[in-house]
Amino acid sequence: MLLMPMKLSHPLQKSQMQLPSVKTWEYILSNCRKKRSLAYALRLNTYSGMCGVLANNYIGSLLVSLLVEVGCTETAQHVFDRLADANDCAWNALIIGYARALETERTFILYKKMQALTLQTSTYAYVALLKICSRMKDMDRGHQMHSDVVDRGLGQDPFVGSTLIGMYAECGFLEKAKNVFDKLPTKDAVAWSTLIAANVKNGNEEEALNLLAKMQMQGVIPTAAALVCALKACGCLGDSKKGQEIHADIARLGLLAIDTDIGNSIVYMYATLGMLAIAQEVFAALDVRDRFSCTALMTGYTEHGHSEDALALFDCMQLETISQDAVTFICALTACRNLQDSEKTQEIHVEVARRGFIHKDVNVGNVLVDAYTACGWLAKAVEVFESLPVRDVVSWTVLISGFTKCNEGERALQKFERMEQEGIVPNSHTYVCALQACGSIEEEEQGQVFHAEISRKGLLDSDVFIRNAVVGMYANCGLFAKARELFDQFKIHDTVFWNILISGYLKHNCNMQVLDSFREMQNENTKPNSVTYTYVLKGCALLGAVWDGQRVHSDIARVGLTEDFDIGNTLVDMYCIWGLLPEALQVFKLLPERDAVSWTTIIAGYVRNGYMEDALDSFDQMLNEWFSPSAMTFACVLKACSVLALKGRGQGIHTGICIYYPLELDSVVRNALIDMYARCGLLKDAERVFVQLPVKEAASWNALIAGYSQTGKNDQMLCLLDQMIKSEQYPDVISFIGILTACTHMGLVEQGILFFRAMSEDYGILGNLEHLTCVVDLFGRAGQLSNGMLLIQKMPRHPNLVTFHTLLSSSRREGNMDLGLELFVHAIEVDEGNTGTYVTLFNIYVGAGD
DNA sequence: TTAGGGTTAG
Repeated sequence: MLLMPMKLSHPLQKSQMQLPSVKTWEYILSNCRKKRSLAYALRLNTYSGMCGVLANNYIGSLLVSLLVEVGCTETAQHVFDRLADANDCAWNALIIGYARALETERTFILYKKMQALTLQTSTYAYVALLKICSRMKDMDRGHQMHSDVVDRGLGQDPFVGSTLIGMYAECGFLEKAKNVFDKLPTKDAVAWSTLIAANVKNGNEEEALNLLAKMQMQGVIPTAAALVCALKACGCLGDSKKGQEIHADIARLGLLAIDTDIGNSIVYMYATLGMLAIAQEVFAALDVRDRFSCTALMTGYTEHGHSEDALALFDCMQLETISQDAVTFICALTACRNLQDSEKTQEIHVEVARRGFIHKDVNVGNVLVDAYTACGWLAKAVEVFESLPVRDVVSWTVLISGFTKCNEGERALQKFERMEQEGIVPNSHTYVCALQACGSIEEEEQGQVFHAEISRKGLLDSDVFIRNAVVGMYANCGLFAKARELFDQFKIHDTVFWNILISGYLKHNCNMQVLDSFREMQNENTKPNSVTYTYVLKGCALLGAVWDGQRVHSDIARVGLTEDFDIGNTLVDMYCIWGLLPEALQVFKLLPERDAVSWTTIIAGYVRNGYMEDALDSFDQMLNEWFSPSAMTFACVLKACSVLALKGRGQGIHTGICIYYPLELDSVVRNALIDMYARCGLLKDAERVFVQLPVKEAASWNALIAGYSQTGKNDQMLCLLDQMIKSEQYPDVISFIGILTACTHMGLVEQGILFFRAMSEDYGILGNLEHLTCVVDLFGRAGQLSNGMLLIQKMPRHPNLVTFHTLLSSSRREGNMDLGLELFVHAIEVDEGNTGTYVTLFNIYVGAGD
């Protein structure tokens, strides 16, 4: 009666009134193992308890094995506990069950008990035990297992052997893996494949390819796994020739049809090698295009500058309902990161959140944080980061790197501190980012602490990135002696290493050292690249080293780098800085392609050299050619409007910025707007922009001060100065130009002198020639010519033409012919060809004649 | 029972 609803098969039904015999049980249980029916196994378990068959150790042990096989390890454990004396099979089965469920500790406790009872561990159980060591990368236990296996006489078993090779490879002990392989009496295809995989896994791709050749020479037919690994090795090595050979072999032997992994691996290999056309061709010919082949192709696109295509393929997958998993989303987000596409990032963010990937896979969260920081959207990146259930060292590194890239070095270092407090150990990637943060904010003390830590951990010599980052940190902090000392310690100086040193010199305006290092680099026979050339050109530009700059220009032409975007733009900039506009224009016109930076450079060049109309014309042309102006472009054209006092044009540009580029309204643009409005006399508009500033920098105050000063609103200027000081924003070099100019216009000689003194005494600012000239003007306009002359004679700096002209004009106004003549002689000494000097002297005589 | 595919940070 009890058995009727259970619908068991006939041997049991026949003998309903009797308890089944041991033989019958054995038959039923083995039948059930063949069927692997969970429901059937559980019913048998219930029934066995009721009919007392567990008193029989053999049958009980069989039931344990059955329950493990259908995945009910816990139930198997219950049966096992009720057995008086479970046999080896039951023990082995339980070990396998726990190992499969990744219950490491329970597995090993059971194993130890089993050994204490001197029961025989099966090869199956050893394979399971070794796999768990491999999975946990537990080398200590793995090693123990290896010696137990040998003691047990299973050292030459092919299954155990291959598993041992895999275990050592997973733990990073390639030599030990090879030893196991060498000791195997018969090396089957799986053993070869495992050793090939072991080499690929441990970065020994060349050996992997050698092994494939050896395997074939010994007449062992490569398995799909071996071919997949070999293709991966070709991709890693960048060996397209070997890759194509293997591809041809696979095609010839018709292996593509036997295994989809092979086709996918071919796509991946070509994608990694950047041979995207062939990758696409193989992909198109695949019988099945699944998420693996699609993601493989997407990887190729993102790694070789075609992130748009990666996203297009990603969208295609959705249209064709090809399943997508976490890895697919990681690839798509990498593409978003490369393209700095905040909209698509957000779209994918919604999708990965909906599907729970952010919580299931830390890598998805990591790449999402990275994508948001690349878009400059730090708030969003932090929001994702804080919401992550688990944060690994990559999560922290991405965040630290993001802060540094967004010029938030200090916050980057705060995150580093928090990371350590949370017990995450930084690796070399993390240190590189932290050192960059130190360099960016010139936090030399912390940088030195990191340097010491890195040395202590032995990371300094292990990694070229670390080496570069440490030297870069010192160079960026301006600690050149230290940077140079370390630089010299490392014997190999590649181009990147030189560039790091040179960029530090450039950042700190040590332009002579830029040129010296460039020469030294060439003496060492290290070839400069486009990055080196841009640094050196900038150094020449700032140094006014025309001869050197032109020589570097011809070197660049000789090595055929004139078509490089960055170099072309830097050349234009260099000639503009020197005031050689025809040369700048010639380079600009010959650029094979122009970008927004090229246009901005030429516009800035016009502004710098006083060609304001040309600057505005170029701006119109830039817009006509559909280039997007940057904050820098707007700052330049607003300056042009400001100098030309083009109210309407300036207002038009302001409107345009607000409509089309709201994000461009950064502090540089806002300050330029204040300057433009102030100089055009639209002080109300200038004040409106000023009031709206979230942070008022010295430049913002200066723009308004200069505006008030130039339009004669001197009282307002003094009032603003007062506010500036109260807001704890101290006036700087430029502020004092505005202040002194205002005093000159107001004829406030005493007040002006007081400000001039306060500049050095109260604010510690060393006045330059421009300030001194302002004071000369202050005296001159107030009719105090002799004071002006006295100042000129006692100046700590050599006066220039402007200084002499300033007092010469005052002499004309005052009709002081003697002083005028004296100043004329000085002015001629400075520049005898300046017509202005002669005109002013002429006017003095004309005035005297009247 | 053993081996193999697409993934993130400097």
